[in-house]
Amino acid sequence: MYGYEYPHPAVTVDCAVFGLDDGDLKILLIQRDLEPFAGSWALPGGFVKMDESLDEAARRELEEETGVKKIYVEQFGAFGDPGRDPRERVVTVAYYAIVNLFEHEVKADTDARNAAWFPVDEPPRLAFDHARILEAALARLQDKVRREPVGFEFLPRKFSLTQLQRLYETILCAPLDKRNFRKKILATGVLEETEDFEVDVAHRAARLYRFDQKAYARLRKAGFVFDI
Amino acid sequence: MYGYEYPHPAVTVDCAVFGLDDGDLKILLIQRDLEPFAGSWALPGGFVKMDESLDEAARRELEEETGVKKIYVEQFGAFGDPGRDPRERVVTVAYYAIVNLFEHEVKADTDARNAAWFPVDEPPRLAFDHARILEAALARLQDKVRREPVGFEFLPRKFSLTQLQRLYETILCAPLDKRNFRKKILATGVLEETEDFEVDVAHRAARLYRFDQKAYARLRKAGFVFDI
DNA sequence: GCGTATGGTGTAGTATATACACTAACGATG
DNA sequence: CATCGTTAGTGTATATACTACACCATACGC
Repeated sequence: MYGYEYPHPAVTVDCAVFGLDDGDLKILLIQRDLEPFAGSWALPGGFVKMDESLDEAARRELEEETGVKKIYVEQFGAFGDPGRDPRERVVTVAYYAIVNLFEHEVKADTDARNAAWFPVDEPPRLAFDHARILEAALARLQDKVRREPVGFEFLPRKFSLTQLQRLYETILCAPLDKRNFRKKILATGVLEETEDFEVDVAHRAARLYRFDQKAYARLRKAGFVFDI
Repeated sequence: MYGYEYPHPAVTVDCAVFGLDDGDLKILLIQRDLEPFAGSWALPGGFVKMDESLDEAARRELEEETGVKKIYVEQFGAFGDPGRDPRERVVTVAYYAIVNLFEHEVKADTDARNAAWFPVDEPPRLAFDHARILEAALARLQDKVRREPVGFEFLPRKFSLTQLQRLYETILCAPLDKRNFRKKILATGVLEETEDFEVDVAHRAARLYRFDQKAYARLRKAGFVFDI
């Protein structure tokens, strides 16, 4: 037992992990194994330990519950309305992450019966206030993807411009003009042309590009702002 | 005494309240009356009560400690590194607010010896990790002020275009062209011309404008994005 | 070799952003 | 009451960025 002079809320972290499956934006959910909401789907997350930072807690819970590890997570808000958890007052710090869905095999683990990807636009009914958190995460993702070159996280290291365009179209829910998109994205200078091409396609193979992290770091220092 | 099976961090809220004093952007600080950091300056804030939301806690603490009330606050992040408070593990949810400095008389109250405005670019040494929180708040304010018409909160209800321009120049730390600024801000359609002019000035009196909230609501519904 | 499917390219027109300088109006001063 | 100092208020030309749009190239399967 741990005692305090004043009541303390519990503090948790929750992660909205987005992945791209062809033309569908998906969200990684776990099926809860414990009460409350046992059997319901929820964002992966859990209690923050006393000796770890919030970011560390987010990464740990994500790995424990879904097997997804070594990814970048970004905090986007805290949710703490009284009553959002039936057990006790819980304040949750919410994170989002972007992964290449095919590079992360998900597996249920601690506290979870199951882990799976769902389309963001038709998720199952979610536990707690996770529907609201997911909504906020999605809004934040759309903002982020336009202003910083993070979309590449969804794709394999080498990708075609068409893949990249589909990605933006999917996340922003808007069609983009092929020629204008290519002009714009190449003009930013953050893409490096490789000598590789698509293979095993029943049409002309597309050239593959990769994100040039060093070039982006240089540009950013010079005051450049990514904006698609 | 309140007991829990697992240890719980304390949860606090902290507020970075910005005000504009002529050409200086200022931050509202309190001088702590209690340990730890008694005598140090800090962002106003305090513990979240069990029956109030995070937003409510922020507004309550602000009023209790500084007398500033009825203002809009916006959450911008949670800070919870172990060790940021010497007493116990404390996770703080941070808010920022924008006020017209002349309309809010500040007075020290509960837990504070004193409350005062400081220039954001040369604040005193701050308690806890509040310097880092202030830095994050400032970055957020700069982002916000460009993308949403919140700058008006700094000014009296009726203001001149020059006042508004100075405001943007101060917050963005960049000079703006007078004619282009006026064209751009008027073109947004969120300003309403009044029949009033400056008084008691030793030069031609400037026309006063006011923020047209209804017009902005209409425009936003139509997909308009404010962008200065 | 022909059909099918995607890759890859350029230009003209329009809208937006920038740079820039003078007259108007008011109070203060002598 | 003439002059000075100070800020208000205005327009245009140029450069830059955005938009819309159509055709040939190349790979594979049959």
